[in-house]
Amino acid sequence: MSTLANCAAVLRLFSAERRQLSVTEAAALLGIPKSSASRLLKAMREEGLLRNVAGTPRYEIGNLLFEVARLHRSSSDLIELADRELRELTRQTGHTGYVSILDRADVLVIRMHRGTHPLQVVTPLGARAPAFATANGRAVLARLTDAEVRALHRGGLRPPSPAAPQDMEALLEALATVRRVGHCTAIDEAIPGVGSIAVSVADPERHETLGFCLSFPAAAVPGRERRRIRALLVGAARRIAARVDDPFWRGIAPQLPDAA
Amino acid sequence: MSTLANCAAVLRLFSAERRQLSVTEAAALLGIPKSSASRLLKAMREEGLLRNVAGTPRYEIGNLLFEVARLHRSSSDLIELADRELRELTRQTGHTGYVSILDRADVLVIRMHRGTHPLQVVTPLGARAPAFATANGRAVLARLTDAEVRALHRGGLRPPSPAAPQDMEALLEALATVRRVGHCTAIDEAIPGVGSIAVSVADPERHETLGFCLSFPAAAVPGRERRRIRALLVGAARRIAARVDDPFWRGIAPQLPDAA
DNA sequence: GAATTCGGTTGCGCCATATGGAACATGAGT
DNA sequence: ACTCATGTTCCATATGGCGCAACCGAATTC
Repeated sequence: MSTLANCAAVLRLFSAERRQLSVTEAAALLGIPKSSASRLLKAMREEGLLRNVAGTPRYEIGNLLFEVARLHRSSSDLIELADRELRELTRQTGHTGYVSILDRADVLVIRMHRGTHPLQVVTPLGARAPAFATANGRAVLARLTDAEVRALHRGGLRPPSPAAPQDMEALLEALATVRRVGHCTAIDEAIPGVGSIAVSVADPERHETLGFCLSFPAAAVPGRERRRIRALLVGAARRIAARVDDPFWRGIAPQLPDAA
Repeated sequence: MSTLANCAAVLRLFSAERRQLSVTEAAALLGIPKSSASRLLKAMREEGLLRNVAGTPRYEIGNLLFEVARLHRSSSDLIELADRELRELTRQTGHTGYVSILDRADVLVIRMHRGTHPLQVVTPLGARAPAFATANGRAVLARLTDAEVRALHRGGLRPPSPAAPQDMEALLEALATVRRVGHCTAIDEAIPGVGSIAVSVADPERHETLGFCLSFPAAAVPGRERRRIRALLVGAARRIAARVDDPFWRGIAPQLPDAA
């Protein structure tokens, strides 16, 4: 296992639920000896990738990462277009909206607009989830060929819930539907009780694809409201697609209002 | 040179002015052969630390860093207290305010409040600068002993301008003044034409120190306005210090209005 | 169209880095 | 004083990473 692979593995141990890490925890979670973990964490601290929690031997994310992450290109014309449309959709519906990009087999939240609805779903920026089990994820996976989708999931799927696609065939079938109708709905998949409806857009010139969605408590949003959300998202996607000359949306027939 | 040191060196090549990097550029900037640079960047991409700019062989900051940087503890009770006071100072004066922390011999901006003044200085979040040549930096360095300050600058100072401290003795003298009066002014130091006035606060229980400042175009802010800014900052620092039981401020006599 | 230049990649031998077991150090709890 | 958990260091060993040389493909120049 290379040093960089170890380093990345350490960074991936951190999460919203685990903002600190001890040497012993790192050794256990990575399955390596404590001496290896101790040296690795110490070396990462020396380079600014980690720092010690003040007054303790525990480790947390270092300043270098805070600094260079600002330079991550989480802004582009496409992202700004999606962000602007999403902000307006959030205003109109009250539901929280997210812009996500594909990262290997996951989607990563890069923009978020809080809704105004009293009951809402909140996923933080930087959060990742298996793409196949989210609306945004499937919206973006639909932009790939079946072969590319299979290649991303060589290790197979691990469905987080019965509502998510249970195997590759089910996933590919779901993606075929997304390609046909242009939007994607996920209910009770990555997060129980949560529904999302998503669309995707791509800038072919810059080889850039993203998904954006509105999320809501599944039980609180009836079918009529879901159709409204879907229509708003599709409308937004079409406007963006026209701007960036995204051929995907030209191939999607306008839906009749009751089409599921 | 260790792999992690090389990795960090690559990450440090990125900046607001250099958001992309080619193999050849990396080799030249790091002084290593192109084969080494090629393999290093490729390995970092494979771990998510970097990614390729779509459609090119060039590299940019990877998604993993965007993701884990969210977990950087750039929020704490102390930071929130400083942030709140700073927001109010920004509102009252119109000048841009920054909260920074020390990172080795640099300061790193972790919070920023844009002013409303038509002419203003803007430094992005995550930006770093040599602590000894900034107001925030010296405010925080003043919390260290002279020995600790010397240890941070073993390689000597490289003053960015004639207005900055030119050597260690000048720096230590400037820090002695900060310890005596509690605030620090820097004019034309890190950035020509820019002035800043800063104070620091520390939470002794959590071993945490930060500086916060207001920045302004030096030529546009007369002495009377500077004294007002200073008084506001000192007042804010004293309120925070009272909250977190910071003994530093108890040792600083209240200043007469004309004290420099 | 051929030659040259540039950016990036690969093969391969070598060695400096990284590893992990064992022993040790430190602090907390009893 | 003893036990236990956490973290560190020593040391022998393994190998990941390095850098030279050669190569590849695309773009540029003549």
